[in-house]
Amino acid sequence: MSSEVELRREVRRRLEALGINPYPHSPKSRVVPVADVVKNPSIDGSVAIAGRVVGVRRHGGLIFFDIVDDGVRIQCSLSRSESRELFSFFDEFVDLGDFLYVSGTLYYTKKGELTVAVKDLQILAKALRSPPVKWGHRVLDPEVRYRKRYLDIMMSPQVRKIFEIRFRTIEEIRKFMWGRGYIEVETPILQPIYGGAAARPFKTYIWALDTEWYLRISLELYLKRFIVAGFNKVFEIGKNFRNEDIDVEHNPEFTMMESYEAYADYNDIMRLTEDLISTVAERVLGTKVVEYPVGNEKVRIDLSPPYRRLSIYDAFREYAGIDVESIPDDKLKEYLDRYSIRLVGAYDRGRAIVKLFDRVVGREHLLQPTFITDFPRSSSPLAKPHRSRPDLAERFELYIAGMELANAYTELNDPDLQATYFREEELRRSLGDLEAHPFDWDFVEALEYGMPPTGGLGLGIDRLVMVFIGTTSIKEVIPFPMIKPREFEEKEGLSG
RNA sequence: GGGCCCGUAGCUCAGCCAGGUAGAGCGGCGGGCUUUUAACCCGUAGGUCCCGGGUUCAAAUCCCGGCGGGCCCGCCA
Repeated sequence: MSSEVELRREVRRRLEALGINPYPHSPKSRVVPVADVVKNPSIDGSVAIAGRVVGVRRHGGLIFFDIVDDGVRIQCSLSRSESRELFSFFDEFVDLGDFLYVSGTLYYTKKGELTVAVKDLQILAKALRSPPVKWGHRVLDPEVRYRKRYLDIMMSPQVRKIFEIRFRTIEEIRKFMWGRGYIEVETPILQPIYGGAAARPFKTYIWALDTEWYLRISLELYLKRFIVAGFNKVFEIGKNFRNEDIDVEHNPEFTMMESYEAYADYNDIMRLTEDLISTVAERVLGTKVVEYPVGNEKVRIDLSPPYRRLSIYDAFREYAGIDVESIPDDKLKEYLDRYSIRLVGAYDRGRAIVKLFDRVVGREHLLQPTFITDFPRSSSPLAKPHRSRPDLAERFELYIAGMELANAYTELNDPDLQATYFREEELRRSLGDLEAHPFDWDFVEALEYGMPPTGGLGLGIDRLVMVFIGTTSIKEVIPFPMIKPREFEEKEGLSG
């Protein structure tokens, strides 16, 4: 068989026959990052670098080739008249995709490009497959991009940039929270009872305990236990797992930052949230103004605080012309019918209002950062009732670019009320609501020991990055998004 | 869960409507070329046309079923 992989295995065998290891343990001498060389080129000085060969241009007695090291490209040249031996070694044994050690001297070509005149080279890792596209050109098939994301990132600086922004964002969130005196903590991913959100969980099995457990759907309940324990400011950045559909805004595992602060309420958390997002945007992107695609247009979104605060009832009045606060239940049910919204289980006014909100207040009204505040109490079993409106909860959701980015409360710390709300949730579950919150006795007991007044925040990191880079697909910002596995085919090249 | 679209060489795609020997560019391989950079020029190899069934003398093409992917809608407080 004369496939590329077989041809390259043959090259590998010829190398080995010459006593050359195609996978040496380290470069023959210390190398410096290409980024440093490019940033600070000392012409006529010698350099030793390493990287992947991503382009070769042969001109008879002269070869130009490009290597990429940690995302940075540099051109190298090899001339037959300089070294016949090196030249023919490269010609015979080096292929696109190989990792090379290169040492030589820097110069500028006629066209003014910084180039390494190669004086020595070593194969650091032989590639058996060549890259699917030329470097700098995007892999186009979305299936290949998501299944083999390493190729997508390897060949496309724009894609690499997305993930640099993602991970810089996480870094800057940490720095911001540390700077505010928060301690970063860890809580269990495997839990005997899930909670903290309305969602269906993933089940798993703990062999050692012979028990069915769950993957967490939020970080909330364990972080509040830290507040009970006496830590005043805690946060965690981690994966949540929700057994829901996969679409452009949802991946079954996604990254959240949650924070809890004693003696704060949801007003404090609104200020924290807008400070956090605007500061991180400035540090990562160098600007607080981003562009987001809406239809065929790009909309400028200004992340500078303060963000608009709009109660859910005012949002109804302003954007849907509905005075949902004062309409009777039968009228509200008419609206549900009109928008064909079905409530699972018994009718509940608060939940009906929240469902209706998602439908009637269009995304176009929630492009600029907006805190939607004061949700109906019955839709928020972990939030504290509003200080002046018992039918409402002290809760807000932050919308940017039409997406829900954050959810926060003044936390409920009354253990008896929490138990009451959990009982309501259990009732909902018995009526068929698979997303109703399970009763967590251990959490209620923790509250019985006393939790100070607390403000909490949950921030969707993936969606924040979507806003930062201006994409409508969560798959663009998740390195390895969930995709159905392919049946493994024993193909030539994998079997060895 | 419903709808629309896509699956052909390593990559990007044409061919399908109207059935008749499977194509192009890039990449690979061979050759040429000493300042190119998506290098260029000449030559050449390369296919489970996603899988299974059906119709037909004949299927990449038409029909049915399946698999995988994308987008839209529903669901996701």
